[in-house]
Amino acid sequence: MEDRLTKVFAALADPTRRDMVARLAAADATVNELAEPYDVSVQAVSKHIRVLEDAGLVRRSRVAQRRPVHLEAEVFDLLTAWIERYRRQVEARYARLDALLAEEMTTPATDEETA
Amino acid sequence: MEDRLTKVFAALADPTRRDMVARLAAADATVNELAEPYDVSVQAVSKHIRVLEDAGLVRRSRVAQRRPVHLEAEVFDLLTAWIERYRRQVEARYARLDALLAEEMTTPATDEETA
DNA sequence: CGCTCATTCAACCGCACGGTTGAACGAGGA
DNA sequence: TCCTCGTTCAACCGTGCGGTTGAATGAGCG
Repeated sequence: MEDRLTKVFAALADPTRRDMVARLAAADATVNELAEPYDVSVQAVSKHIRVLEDAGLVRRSRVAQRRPVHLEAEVFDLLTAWIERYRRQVEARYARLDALLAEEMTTPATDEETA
Repeated sequence: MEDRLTKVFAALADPTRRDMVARLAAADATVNELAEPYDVSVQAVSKHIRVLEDAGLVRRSRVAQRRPVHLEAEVFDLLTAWIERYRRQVEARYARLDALLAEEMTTPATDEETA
């Protein structure tokens, strides 16, 4: 089985799929409804939904003969968590650098940069 | 020219590249340093860095004959902005739904669901 | 039951991607 | 200057992906 984050990022790497997510954020929709604005076959859209589903971004239920697609909001937490980790790490780095530079200011500047 | 977000998501869809980002969050590194832990050629790693660079995730400078790779923290904002937009939208939907259900409770339940 | 409509499965196609190897390039050090 | 080391360029290869068309599936209605 493949890594979850990989699937999520790969799923969102396609503009059509991102647009679907955008529309599904507003309201659930069926495959045909989703396919309407795009200039591709319904089968292609069905495949896109499958990719989103495998990534856990979306869930397919069943209402009569329709299969409405529902956006699964939890993955956003997964993405945010991944991003925030590194954002914080980088910020911490800059904070340390700032501190170092500030200290440098007070000392006679021993000419040792980028050590 | 291609969409920025597409490039960013595509770049992060590869586990090796995500790992590189993780390591670069801690400290800048050269191509050879980055390549060391992985069981692939240096050229392959150089290609990965190019993809990250094209996505604006990373910047290559030049220090003597080395070309240290530096993580560009701003893209995280781009990603966060994209995610938060839809998270909020979905939350608003649920809030409306909750309100609707709450109202439903107080009225005689006219049996009109999923309208 | 039999038709119909929404959706998915199957097979195929072109292309981009991640990988390789071999050669070129460019900045220092001897 | 010449050699070396770090890195990138170029060409190639197999696989996966987004697209297509055509057929199958499955629920509801007449």
